[in-house]
Amino acid sequence: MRESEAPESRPYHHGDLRRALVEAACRLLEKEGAQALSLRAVAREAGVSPAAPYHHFKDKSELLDAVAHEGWEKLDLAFQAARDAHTSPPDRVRELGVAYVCFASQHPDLYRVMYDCSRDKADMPAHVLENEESAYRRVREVLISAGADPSDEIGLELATIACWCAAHGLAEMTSFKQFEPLKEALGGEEAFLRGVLAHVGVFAKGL
Amino acid sequence: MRESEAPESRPYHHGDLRRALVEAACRLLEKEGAQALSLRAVAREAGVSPAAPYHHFKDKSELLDAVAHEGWEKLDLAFQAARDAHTSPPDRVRELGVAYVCFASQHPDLYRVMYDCSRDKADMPAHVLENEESAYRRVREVLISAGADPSDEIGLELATIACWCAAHGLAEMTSFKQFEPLKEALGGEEAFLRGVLAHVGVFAKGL
DNA sequence: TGCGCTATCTTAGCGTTGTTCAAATAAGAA
DNA sequence: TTCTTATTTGAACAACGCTAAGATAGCGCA
Repeated sequence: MRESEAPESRPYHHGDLRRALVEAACRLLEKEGAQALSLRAVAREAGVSPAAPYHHFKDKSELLDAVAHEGWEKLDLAFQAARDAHTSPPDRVRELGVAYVCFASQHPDLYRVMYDCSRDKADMPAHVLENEESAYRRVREVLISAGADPSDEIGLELATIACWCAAHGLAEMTSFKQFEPLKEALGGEEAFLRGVLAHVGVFAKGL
Repeated sequence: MRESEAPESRPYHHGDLRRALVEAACRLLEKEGAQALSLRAVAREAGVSPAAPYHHFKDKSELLDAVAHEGWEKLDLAFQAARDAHTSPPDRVRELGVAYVCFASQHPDLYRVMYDCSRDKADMPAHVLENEESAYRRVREVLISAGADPSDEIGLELATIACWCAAHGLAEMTSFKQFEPLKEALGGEEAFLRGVLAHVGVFAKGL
């Protein structure tokens, strides 16, 4: 007989170890940073042996993929909030960019895992770039509603990619020490981010 | 007495092991990629014991810093060439960006080491951002000669950073598989890069 | 010349990592 | 119950970054 409802009511050895591992990894990521995220440390944090994760993930990289997936979903929430908070299409373009870079600035280690996963495979997660409801498509749609010519498919694609590249570059560079005086002069990081994005065509004028 | 001029005339045990290690690291980087760049592998490639590098570099990261330094100097050469190949200021702005991203595309593993070093310390190498002859200053100068208002210091700074961010983002994303159809439609990677950069304000119109 | 000093390099070893494999364990089906 | 399967463990391997102690080679100075 089971010992009368363990706190988390684990029907199996651990319940859902896969989920527990991803959560432990996220916890570690916030507490200790990205360079402390070893497979063994994650197993330790989840209270399980070093070999246990291999029954749920083929690789360390596959666990990181799952963490990254979690990250993209959180980013998607921020995206939705930014879009819903503004009605004017040009505002929406700008605020989408700001939301993106702010997310990266607030979760630097998570963002690093997210992009390192993509970079290693030269491949973005399908639901980010390809889906109908993907973040990429969302940017594209907002660009159209802000005045971009929907019949110029190639131009539209290039503009969307330019958006994304500028946001990603800024996301990785905004923490550089050299920019701190400028941030202070502008009254905070967000003003700095807005200032930089304003010099990227698509963010500046919606086309 | 010395044994009559050994091939490389090594006055000491190895001659200049520091330099030899950096060169071995660069060789490994091209042959095996960035994830194969362990300290022990570098020592092996240089024909020396695993502990030898520690007399020339405090850390593994300090060796990588030296490799990155080498990379920034190579990039600087490409920058100079791009600037000297064009006379019209707007052309120069554009070609600087293209040269930057092309360099990253041609030496992806080196570029990765270069940026990972900066990212880990949230700090760009001094000679890249701060010096008078730095790449950053070079972009700034070209922006001014292309029509940017030199009295608007903050605006100029923001525009330069926007340049840099877009170039960096594109450099890291240009290898993504999802962009391949678009590259083909445009007739090659360079056309793709130019197309994307054309949607970044500073690259597009020099301001 | 010979002696010591110091920088350089090696050998050996520690603790950690990613990964594999055989054995142990528990859940569900018969 | 017993069999089967999914899950977890424990032990081990190779490779890693790094350290400490000893060997070696070049240099200055008597």
